[in-house]
Amino acid sequence: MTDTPRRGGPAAALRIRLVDVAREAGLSKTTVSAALNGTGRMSDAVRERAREAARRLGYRPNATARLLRAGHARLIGYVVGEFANEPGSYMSSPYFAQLTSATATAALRHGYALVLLPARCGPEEWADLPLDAAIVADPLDDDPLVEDFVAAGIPLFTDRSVEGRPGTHWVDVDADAAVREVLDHLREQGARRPAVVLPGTVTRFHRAVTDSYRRWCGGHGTPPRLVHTGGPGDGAVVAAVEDLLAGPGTGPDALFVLAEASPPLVLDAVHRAGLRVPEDLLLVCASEDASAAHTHPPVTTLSLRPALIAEKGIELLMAALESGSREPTGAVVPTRLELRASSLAARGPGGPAARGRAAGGDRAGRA
Amino acid sequence: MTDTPRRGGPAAALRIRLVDVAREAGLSKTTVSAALNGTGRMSDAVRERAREAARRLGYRPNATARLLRAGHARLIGYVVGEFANEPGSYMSSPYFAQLTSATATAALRHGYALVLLPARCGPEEWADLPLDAAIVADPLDDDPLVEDFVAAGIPLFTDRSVEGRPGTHWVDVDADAAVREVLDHLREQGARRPAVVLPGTVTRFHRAVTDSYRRWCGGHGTPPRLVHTGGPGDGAVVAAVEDLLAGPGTGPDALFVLAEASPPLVLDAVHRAGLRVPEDLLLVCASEDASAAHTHPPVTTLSLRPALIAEKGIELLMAALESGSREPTGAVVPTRLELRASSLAARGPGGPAARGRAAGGDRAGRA
DNA sequence: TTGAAAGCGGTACCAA
DNA sequence: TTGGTACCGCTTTCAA
Repeated sequence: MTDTPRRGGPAAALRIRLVDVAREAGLSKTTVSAALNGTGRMSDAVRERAREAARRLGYRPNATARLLRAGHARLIGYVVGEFANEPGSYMSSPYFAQLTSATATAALRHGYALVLLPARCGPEEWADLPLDAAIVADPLDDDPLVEDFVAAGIPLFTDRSVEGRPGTHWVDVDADAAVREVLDHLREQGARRPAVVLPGTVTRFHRAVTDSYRRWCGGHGTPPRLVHTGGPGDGAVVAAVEDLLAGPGTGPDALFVLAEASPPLVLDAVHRAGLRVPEDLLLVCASEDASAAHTHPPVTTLSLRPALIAEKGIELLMAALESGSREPTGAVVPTRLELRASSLAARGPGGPAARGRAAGGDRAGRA
Repeated sequence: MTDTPRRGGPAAALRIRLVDVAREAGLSKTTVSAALNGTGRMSDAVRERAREAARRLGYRPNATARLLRAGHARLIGYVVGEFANEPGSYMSSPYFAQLTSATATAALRHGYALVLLPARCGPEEWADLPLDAAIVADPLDDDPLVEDFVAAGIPLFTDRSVEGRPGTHWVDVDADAAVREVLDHLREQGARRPAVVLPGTVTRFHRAVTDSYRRWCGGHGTPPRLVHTGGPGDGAVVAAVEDLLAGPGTGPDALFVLAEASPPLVLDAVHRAGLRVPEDLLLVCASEDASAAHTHPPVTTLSLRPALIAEKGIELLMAALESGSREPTGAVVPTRLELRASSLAARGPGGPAARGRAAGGDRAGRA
């Protein structure tokens, strides 16, 4: 399978090695290596002679050889757990795009590079890669991906809390606090019948959110109004919102869309349902999409802070890598509610109380 | 700097090596290696003994050592050229998200993994990485990134046509054909005063588009109406669109937004300008954003085919890598116009001619 | 059928 | 100050 590496490979110009430079400069490997790396003590003349020879020959050190010597590759595998079947890409969602980007940046700052692995890949895919650690973005419950890395003894970081297996590290958002913050905010703005739109997938996060929502409703004597999307993607979320608002009877007076969807699209759906935002319906979307700030009205978003998660996660991973400890660690980070007009009660001449929440009743006859 | 690699690193459990397995099994390194790799000829009993010992000890081969032996790492560096200053991430745009994802997938299919490099990084960042090739996404003109890789003798692929330096490979979209297709389509649908919104950045692609647009306008006796955005991001594009439509005099009757922006946001901006789509203004957006299909009306998009570019590019790169040839190669791929209602003339009772293009005149008094 | 030994390309120790 | 040499961990050739 792997043919013998006849120096330089097929038809490739023979690559210059350290010995070649040494021979050219009339020095030894050792001296040239030290000269090029700036280590060791030697006369400037010799150092310059070595450098000159290297430059003349176009020498570039073999990274693999250095890595073998160094004992680590400073490479971190990066896999996405969810969205295995999505054709487009696992990066099409702003959350993943930012998580990926921020993770890469944070890792690089510590001297580690990220290797992109295919979604939901097995050990065969990365067995040949010199990975010092791995990151599983958005793992499913009991994800085999996690098992594989744990079994291989590769330190692991995920953006979802996992049980404390040796060598695992996690950072998660405080889902409970987030849900309460959003619902409290909506209530404070006058909403009494908040509804929630959740994705159909089963992840720890979504379960936590559901529990938290029900608990909050129980505590406030509000009947929970929960909708799950039929699948991933903007279309499914918009359809769920349309269904929710088209239903007969008293509609919700606030909407908390936790399934990631394009905020302008959600807003449009609400508008098409004949509701004004925020007058008839307060709107909050969990989204990292910057377009939320540019709609009319701008949409309040709950940020899950992918950049913060990445930052903190790499920190934990680096600490483990440097100490060599396999002690599991974890951390919870706060979400951030970016308040915009879509969830702020319109304050008309008559004060806050004047906002037309009766609209919900009118809508019954619409369908 | 790099401390001596005391076997296993600080406090880490000593990693099992091939010799350890050999000793445990009472065999030689050679035999165990062959047994584990399924190569060589030996009795089943011996093979099983070796495997059993490896399993018992939890042996995992050192990837770096194999790589050194094999002479290649099957690693490809991936850098983004444009958007150096964007804080969020270079993947926030659907084009990049898809290009990145598709590139990773295509490379993986050929046994190569992508290493994410920081945007606009220099050779220091990747000198220690055993890269077999590199990919520069959306390079600027005469991008130093490209120079660095060429100078280092690393085969390179970019999604923009570059001059034929040795070891460089490119795939680009047929910008001229794309512009003509869009403008011809708009004209066919009745538009006579199409305007174009372009990003402010200077790339070969945007220059090609500009030239093509002017040429088309010349050929059709239409005065070019070209606007550049003030910067990247949805906000700048929306502002440019607003400016364009708010201008005095006869407004455009069709808009071709080539700067990547959220289609729902662009559509909203048009609506806010008091124009109906497609009755008053035909709209086409160059975008990979799936949300375009879910607006009302759905927005016609021009896809730059990031997935196709990635596919074709990896193909060229693989051919070069396998043949060892440093002969530059390149290819042009077509764009795809996804026709939706936003650019299809509304056919009222009076037929195509009845569409209200007089609206342009009304708007003058609006500001 | 099995194993000793020679590399792959650098780096680091220690002796000269 | 400089250079010989062992070694990182694995694969492969070749001899026993």
